[in-house]
Parts: sequence; C-alpha cells; structure tokens
Amino acid sequence: MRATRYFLPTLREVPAEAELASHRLLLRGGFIRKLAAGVYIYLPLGWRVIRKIEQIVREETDRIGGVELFMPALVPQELLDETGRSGLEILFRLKDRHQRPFTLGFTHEEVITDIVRHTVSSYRQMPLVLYQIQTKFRDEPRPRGGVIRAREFLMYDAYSFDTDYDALERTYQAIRVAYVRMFQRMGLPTIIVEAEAGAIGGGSNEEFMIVAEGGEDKVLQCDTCGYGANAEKCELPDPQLTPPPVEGIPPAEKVATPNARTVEEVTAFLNTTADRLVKTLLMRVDGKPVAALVRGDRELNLYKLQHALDGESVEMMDAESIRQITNAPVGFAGPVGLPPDIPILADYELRGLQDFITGANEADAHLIHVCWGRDFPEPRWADLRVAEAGDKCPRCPNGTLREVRGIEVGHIFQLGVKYSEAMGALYTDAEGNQKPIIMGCYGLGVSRCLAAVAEVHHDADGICFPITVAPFEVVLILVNPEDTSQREVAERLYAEMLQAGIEVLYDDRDERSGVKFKDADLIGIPIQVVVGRAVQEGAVEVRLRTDKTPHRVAAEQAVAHLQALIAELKRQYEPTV
RNA sequence: CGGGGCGUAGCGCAGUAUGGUUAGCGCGCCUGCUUUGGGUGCAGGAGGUCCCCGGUUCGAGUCCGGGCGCCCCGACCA
Repeated sequence: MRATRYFLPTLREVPAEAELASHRLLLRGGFIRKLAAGVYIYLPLGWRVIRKIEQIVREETDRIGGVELFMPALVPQELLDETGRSGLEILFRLKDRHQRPFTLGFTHEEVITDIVRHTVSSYRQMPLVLYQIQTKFRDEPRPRGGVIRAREFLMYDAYSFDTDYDALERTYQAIRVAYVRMFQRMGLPTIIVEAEAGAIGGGSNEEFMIVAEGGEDKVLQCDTCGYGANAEKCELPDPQLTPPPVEGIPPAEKVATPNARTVEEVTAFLNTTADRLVKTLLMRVDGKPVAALVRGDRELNLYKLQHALDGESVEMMDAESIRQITNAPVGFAGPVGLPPDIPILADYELRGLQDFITGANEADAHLIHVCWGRDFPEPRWADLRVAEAGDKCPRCPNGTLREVRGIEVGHIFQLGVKYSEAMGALYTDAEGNQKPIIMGCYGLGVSRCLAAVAEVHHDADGICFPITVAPFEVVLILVNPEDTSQREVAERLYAEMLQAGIEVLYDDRDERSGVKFKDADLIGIPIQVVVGRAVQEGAVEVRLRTDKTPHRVAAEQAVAHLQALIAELKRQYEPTV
C-alpha cells in the first residue's frame, strides 16, 4: 500500500480526551476516531489490526471444531423476557414502527439458545460449538479508555452445547487452551483468574487478564500457588479467630457523634482507628433487608453477601428505608436494637473482635464497648469482605495475596442449564429421556484487544506492534522522493515485496524524512526499511521498531532478508500449548 | 446516579473576572520558493453557528436562565 493513496490521519498533538497511553497512541496514530462517548470509528490502520485479531480467533476456534455464524444485532425484547434479562440497565432499547420493543444485542445467549432449541434435539448433534464476531451494544454507565470500555464494540462470542457436565468440562478446557493460544499469538501476556459471572450467570468461570497499570479490574494473585482471582470474586479463608473474652469489657455506652457519618469522621471524632469500628451495611438481597457487618477499614463484597444468602440480586438499601429501620439518617446504623427479623451477617474477621464501635441507630450517636453475643445476637459468620493485598491465600496454607491491575480481554463460563432450562432447549438422550442442553459461553473483546496490545507494546515514540497483529509487516521509507536513484530503488523494492506477499506500507509521500520516521514509529509497524543515502552503495537499511540499530542490506537481497526476518519475528508468537 | 472540570477554526489552547474596534495564538491545511536522515525555513492565503435555545442590554464569546455534549473521580455513605 502506498501512503500517498492510503488514509493515514496521524495527529501531531495529543488529543485532550485521552489519558491511557493506548488510547492516546491509537488516536494519534490514526487507528481510531471518536464519534460519541464510547462510540468509535475504526480507521483503516485500526481496522487492519482488528482483522488480524479476528483471523487469529477464527483459526484457533476452527482448530477445535468451532463453527462460525452471524447473529443479528437487533434482538426482540421478548426473547430476553424469557430469561429475565430484558430489564437490564445496560441495554440499548428501541422500538420499531409498530412500537414493538427491540434491544441491541449486548451478548447473545438468548439468540443462540433460540436457534439451538429449534434445531438441536438429539444427543447425536452434540458436542457443538458455535461462534460469531459481532458488534455488541452496552449502555455503559461510564465508557472509558477509548476502546477499552466502549458502548459499541467488537466481540467474539462462542457458545457450547453438550449432553452432560463431563462433556462441558472437556469443551471448556479445549476452549480455554484455544484462548491461551489466541493471546499468545497476539502477543498478549495473560493470566487466568477466577471471576464473578455478573449478568451472564451460571457456574464456574474464569477471566483472561492482561496485567497493566491502566487496567480497570483489581486482581489478586497468590505469591506461592497459582491462585488468582478478580477482587470481585477473590475468596478469603476463614481465619478461625478465637473470640476474645467479654468479661471485663464495660457495658455498651452511647456517645454523641454529631454529624460523624463516615468511618473517617467517626474515628477522627472518637480519636480511634478504623479497625476498632464495625460498619453496618443495610442491604437488600432479593428485595429483603439484611444487615452486613465488616470492620471499619474493610469493604463489603456485594457478590459475597449475595452468595452467602443464595440470592439473585443485591443492592444498597435506600436512605428512606434506612431511616425507617434505624430511626436515624444514613450513617448511624448499628447491629444493636435492629428489628429481629433482619438477619445479621458478619465477616469472619469480626469473630476475633469485641469491644468495638458501631452506629447507635440514632442520629448523631454511636455505641462504644459493643460486643456481639452480649449486646446483639451472635451473627451468622461468612466471608463477606473484599480481599486486599496482604490477605491470606484461600487455596494454599502459606501464600499471601498481592494486588495488580488487569484488563479483562476474555471471559469463559460454564453456564450449565441456566439458559437451556429457562428457554426450553432440550434434547433426547440415548435412552429417550428429555434433558436440558448443558451450555457454556466464551467471550473475547476483539476491539479491546487492539487497545490492550497498544497498552502492552508501546514506548515514548508510539506503538510497537507484535508482527502477528501489526497493520503491516514492513514500512518502506523513501527518505528523499526527489532523489531519482532512491526513488527507483524504493519503487523496485516495493514491487518485489508485493510480489513476495509481504504486507508493506510504502511511505512515498512528499514529506521530509523526519515526518516519515516519526509517523513510522507512531504507528508501530515492526520492520522499517529505509531507502536513503545508502542507496549510493546499492544498499538499504533494515531495522526493527523496537531496536533502532540499522542493518545494511544489499538492495537485491532485501526481500529475501525481509522474508527471513518476518518468519523469525513470527516464530516468537507461536503458541506453546 | 453524585461530585468536579470543560465546550472558541481540523487539533491543542488564549480571550470570559471588569460586556464595547474586524475574535486571537501555535500546529495542521492551500499557493510559491526553500530544504531533504528524525515533525525544515521564508512569504502569502483560506478556514469560525465562540455547543444550542431563551433573556438582560444601545451592544453578549463574555452577564442571567434553561438545555445538550464531552472528560475525570466516585458510585461501598453507614
């Protein structure tokens, strides 16, 4: 491709809206352009990278027997009614001219299950893996980081159908390996961590994370065993604390704490530390009120509370309900004197704590010297708090958790029968029994991977693409277009490279060399071929984007040299599993 | 949804406190010359709904009211 005929709108100045390096570089390099918040145009260069990524995920899915199809983005709302997902806030909604409600697909479990329930009826038709690469629409509360979290984005989603859980496990493992191979081929170093299922639901699931400072997710990793988990999910072991004796602790006493609502305000006012405080979070699980207790310096993990009560949903109680239950404004709730029909759950850690401070269920007042079992009934103990760096590993005896930030690029789920039962996707087994199909689903953020690659592979000058996903393999830089001998050599080389099947961007623009070098570095094509003054000796210079050392190569041998170099670079990204 | 910030040429910004010539600067763009190994130099030029609507005023980019859009932080406050 000739740069003079291409569309390469690079920006010299940094767009004000971008914070993350990947976002900045993708905008500056002319890969993406914003149309609205979380809505992006993929410019030619970005689109070429997207297509490389798509090709990799296709090849790896096909390799394990997956079959590609293409589902509609327009999804009738009634289909989502069947699984109770039509009310999700994340959905973009619209109506047709007959006022029939539609949504824009945010994921496609219902659509694929609909196809399968009408077509798969026998155990003989499974295992089956269907997948697509398609635009997804999610009205995110806060899009950010360019295409890292967009409202319209490209996603690969695969769905598996099996007759039993052993078969699902085999399929799941095959796809898990395929994912490892995909990310290796893209040059994305991932870790696999346990995760929460969110709106997808179902059984066990894992996320593929890129460790990156700009990542949105908090990930905990054991320093000893291989355990890793999203902070949303990360379990903590019961520390089996022995309750301290209650004898000798003064009776609970009400103290005035005017306007002290937050943990910081209360500890400052009472001149104590947050670990002497017990927070009482009034929540609703499946609409029913519960009180959750965690230490003042800890965070309640909503998912853990939900799971502890086997609930479907969890939310904070609204201020008005809190006022009714505690007779106090938000900020002064406590476990002492709560209505007895409100169950109290407390984090394991609190079993080792007595003589603490809580809200008094009264405006501008807290209780000190509170003891569970004495001042209020012994709560139900559970793992409720969000894991932090320094906590004990839940899987091995000696491990300690450390915290990193991650970009979630893939998420694989064992769904089980959640969708097949809700939607009546049944098959007949060899004995003639009707059973629900056992499903799995597997997502991979294609456009997010573009950002992840840029986030992982860049330096001060621009992106450094792995050759496997680079928009071009080689950029051919003609230093001085008015120098006829340089021009001739460059034109000949360009023709030879095309002939040899090398993906080359030929920068034949009438620009100063500095502009071309800067642009080449910015857009990150892995191999740079410079046709400049070395032409006088019949040579060109070949250098890597990542290592600027020029290698003189005779012009006649350049193509052979490049082919070898490309093969060598590609070998670095061959999968190891 | 809460808090903060922003909206002026394609991009980055100044001007707004204290209303008043023809609304500026840098980059980019166009023309000519120049230069040709890391965003060249000189000269000339084009390009504006000052986010939108309404109001105050002799006069609004600037003041007032309403709306929209975009960015950041938080959304676990107890």
